[in-house]
Amino acid sequence: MTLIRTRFAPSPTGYLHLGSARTALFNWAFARHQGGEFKLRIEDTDLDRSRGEYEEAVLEGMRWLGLDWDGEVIRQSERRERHLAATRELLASGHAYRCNCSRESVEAGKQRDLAAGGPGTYDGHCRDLDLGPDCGEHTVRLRLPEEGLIGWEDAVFGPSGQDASQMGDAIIQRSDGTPLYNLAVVVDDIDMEITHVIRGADHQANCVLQLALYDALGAERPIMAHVPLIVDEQGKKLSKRRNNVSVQQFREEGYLQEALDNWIVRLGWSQGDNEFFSLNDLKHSFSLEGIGRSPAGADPAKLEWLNQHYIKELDSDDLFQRVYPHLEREAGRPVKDTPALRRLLDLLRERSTTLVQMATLARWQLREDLDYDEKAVKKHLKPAALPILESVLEKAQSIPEWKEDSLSQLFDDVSADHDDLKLGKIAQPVRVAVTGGPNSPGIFETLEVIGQARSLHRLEEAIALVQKRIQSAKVD
RNA sequence: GUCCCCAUCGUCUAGUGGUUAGGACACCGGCCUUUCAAGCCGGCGACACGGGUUCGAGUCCCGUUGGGGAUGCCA
Repeated sequence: MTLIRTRFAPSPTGYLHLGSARTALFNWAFARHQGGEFKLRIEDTDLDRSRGEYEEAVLEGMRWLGLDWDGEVIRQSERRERHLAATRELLASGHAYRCNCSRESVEAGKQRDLAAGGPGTYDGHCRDLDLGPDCGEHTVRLRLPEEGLIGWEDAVFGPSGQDASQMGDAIIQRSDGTPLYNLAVVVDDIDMEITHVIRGADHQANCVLQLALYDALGAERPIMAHVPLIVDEQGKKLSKRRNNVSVQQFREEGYLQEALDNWIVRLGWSQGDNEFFSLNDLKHSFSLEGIGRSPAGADPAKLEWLNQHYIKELDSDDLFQRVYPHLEREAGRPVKDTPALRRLLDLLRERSTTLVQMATLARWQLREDLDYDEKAVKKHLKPAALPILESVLEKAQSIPEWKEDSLSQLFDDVSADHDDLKLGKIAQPVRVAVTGGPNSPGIFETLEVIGQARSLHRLEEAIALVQKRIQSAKVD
């Protein structure tokens, strides 16, 4: 039995984006499940658009997603000689021919055919001219059958193909002597012994040409599996221009690698009613049969849900490590790893949809000065709250222990002193006093996290604030 | 224009001739409750349309409509 071998072949013309990431993930998962190899090849033959920094960005995205590849990264540009040799071979065998038609005449021919209702393909002017190397500036074209179906059994779409009469002889080598994508891909896949080509459905049309190339080169055709595209809200193919979808951007926004992998694998692939898939799960159960045939729209809400799910599952150290950069940014300075902070992060898990949000929610712990929420102050720090805050402050100074139990008792005492005031009437003013806002974890837990000294200080400041508000109200 | 592909709740999907068409996200309501969440319970909500085939079609065939992709000396 031959070893299953897949590859991911991105072109380094931008950051790794969602669609590419999913293709990579499918290839990775399939290879891993089959106990095969997963290769990485950078398609950098378009020298104008390829950039070294993008290549590194793609690699970095892959690593972050947890998609490890086998062997060295192969760079297509370094295989130029092999590609040219293949063209020479095709020329020698008569499967390809030189074409010295000018761009203008080719374009004119195309327009003529289009006007006549045809497919607008190359008219084959040089097909049987048997031009030699001295025919001037020329391209090399692949000689395709004139009729008949060029078909294949797609692992996703089933019987597929196109009639040869709809195709023109395609250029495989530019007039400057450099090889073109379709030729390079096929030659590389043959040399790399790729057994399964899993890629976006936008390659379905290329497939016919590439298959013809395999045949012309006398190579065995791999299994082709085309994956439906990921589309945007308008149902259009995700594009780097229109959509903000780079993997690194999701990372910066505080999404977990686990969540992103889980999200994209379920775009166009499913396994019964299961929703949660770790990389490890995929390694054990991914199969091509689970791939659907219709385009999938990416739903950000589902990503958020998954992200929170995985945030909740992280162990304390892992969570701390991953949220740290965001905490630092929020604090504006290095942050100390303390039991109180760990406790807070734990409380924030079920309140955070992203790591960025978690850091934002931890703001009152990360900074000394509070940002008072204007609406909350207006609603909860009003004159009526003054005696309550004073009462809490007074009792808090002599509390036996700054712990949840004692604090709970303290609130009960305050309530009793104020005509059995409802807990909420005490909790909300205190919450705004110590966090600046109307929302936080349970008030006792919040106070515990903040600590006695800081809590007392913030209570005092809030009391001063209320008094000031009363004063200015009188003046007005 | 030409070729190719797709079509189940708003979204992701299960479904492989016989189901009250299932699940998840979102949404709505309730419970819980010191806020926000989380959690639990419940609700809304789909087979694009028209023909066939069949005792019986979401499932098979044809057409229509709608959407998408490809039509490069880009990858």
